[in-house]
Amino acid sequence: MLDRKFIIDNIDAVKLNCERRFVEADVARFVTLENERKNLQQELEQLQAETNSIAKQIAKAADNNERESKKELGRKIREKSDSIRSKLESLETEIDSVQRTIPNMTHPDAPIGSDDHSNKPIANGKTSLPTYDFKPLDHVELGEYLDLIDFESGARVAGAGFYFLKNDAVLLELALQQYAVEILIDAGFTPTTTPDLARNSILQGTGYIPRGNETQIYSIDGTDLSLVATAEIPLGGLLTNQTVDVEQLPLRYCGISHCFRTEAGAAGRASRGLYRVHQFTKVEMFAFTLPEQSESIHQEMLQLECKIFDGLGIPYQVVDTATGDLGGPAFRKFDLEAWMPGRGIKGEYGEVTSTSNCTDYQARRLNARYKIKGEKGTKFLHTLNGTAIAISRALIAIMELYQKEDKSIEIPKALQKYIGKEIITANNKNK
RNA sequence: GGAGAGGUGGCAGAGUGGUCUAUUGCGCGGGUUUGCUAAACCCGUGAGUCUUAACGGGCUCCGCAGGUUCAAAUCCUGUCCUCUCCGCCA
Repeated sequence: MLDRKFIIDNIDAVKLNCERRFVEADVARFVTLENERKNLQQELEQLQAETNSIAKQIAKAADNNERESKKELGRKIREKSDSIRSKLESLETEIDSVQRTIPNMTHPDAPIGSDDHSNKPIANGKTSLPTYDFKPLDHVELGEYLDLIDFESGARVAGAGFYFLKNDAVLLELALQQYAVEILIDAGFTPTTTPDLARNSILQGTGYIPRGNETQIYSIDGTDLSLVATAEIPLGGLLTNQTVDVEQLPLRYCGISHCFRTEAGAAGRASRGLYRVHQFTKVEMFAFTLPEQSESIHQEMLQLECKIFDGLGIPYQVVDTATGDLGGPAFRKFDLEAWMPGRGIKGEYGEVTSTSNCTDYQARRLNARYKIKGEKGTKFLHTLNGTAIAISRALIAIMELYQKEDKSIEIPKALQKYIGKEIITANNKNK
């Protein structure tokens, strides 16, 4: 979330930012409520000062009469404070809910527009788009023919949107993880496997809202835990309520987790096969940085995503995400869209990664700070996240791009050493 | 899952309702003394927030959240975490 003082001091800029991001947030109401809160807070603190002073006087009171009369006075003050306190509490709840709707400020270079149609392509990958002298199939057909993905059984076990990966698809998943993690370790990331569940307070800190009407989040009944939608959630939680020394920064982590998404309201959209599923495995990058480091680390994450997809021989375009398509915490976001020959009528780009610079927006809610030695006070960190590889969507791209006329699938060179073969064919199942 | 013990500043570790401001030590910063270093001694040493031009001052924070009280690190309730033992288990 944004700093309250910042909002008060920059009302017009914050309002304009909301307009550009096509977010309806009642900034004016926030300002009114916050000013009211400040007044009440000061009133309360004054009463607390009186309370403290009376308590001391009672301790030193000369006789019982004095003591009793001061006690009476103290009781009256407590009544007053209690009523102010309860007003403050409800005010605080309301302010928080308004404040939560105000998105992060936006990078000045981000393209302005209401949705993903305004996203601006800014670069292309090293691999050029493929041509086929046969009609390419989509990954669902290929997966069925080669017995790599079983959607029917997934639906029987857990419902639509779940699936079993089988045979070489499993080896591909493992290989992709290994491949991505090795690149990230080389780049200085600390590898982790994260909890797949997190407390709701951590979800909220990272900007995810459990139990809302259109929530993406699965919650566990009878607990305050939810299934994570991305390793960004547990990795962000890593430093919740922590203060780190400035010398340790930047901190780069990568996390392997399962990701769970309800995809509420997503029915009917182009989401065949593995493209939009309730569960998938993902290797995620995450960084805690100094404010002046975040832009360059954002570029670093983007370059790593490019390296990973170039290395797999997957053609893609990089897009600079438009204001209206940014998530609330993101200051700027780049997506990689891979070419998927089986998507749409004659192939389409489909989002495979996304990297966001959240500046201090997440850190403020997570209360993740840094301290400069010798200086007074602490400041909020910047946080960034980026997909290294989301297995389900990477599989779509690989299966569809590397298919041959006989429906076999070549394994990308970079993955062959993990799998121990070069091609997936129908008569070559792992039984 | 059951029983017990515990969570206090950068660290160690006192404090079981008020009597000075959370004792003290270590560490850290500054200073005095001093060929240099060390030792010794002296002073200072957390975070958040409000207020002030500044100096300063107010409030909050003893895992977290509530409660009792004029007053809570201290008493009560809940909760999280750590340790020990038992049970179960890949």
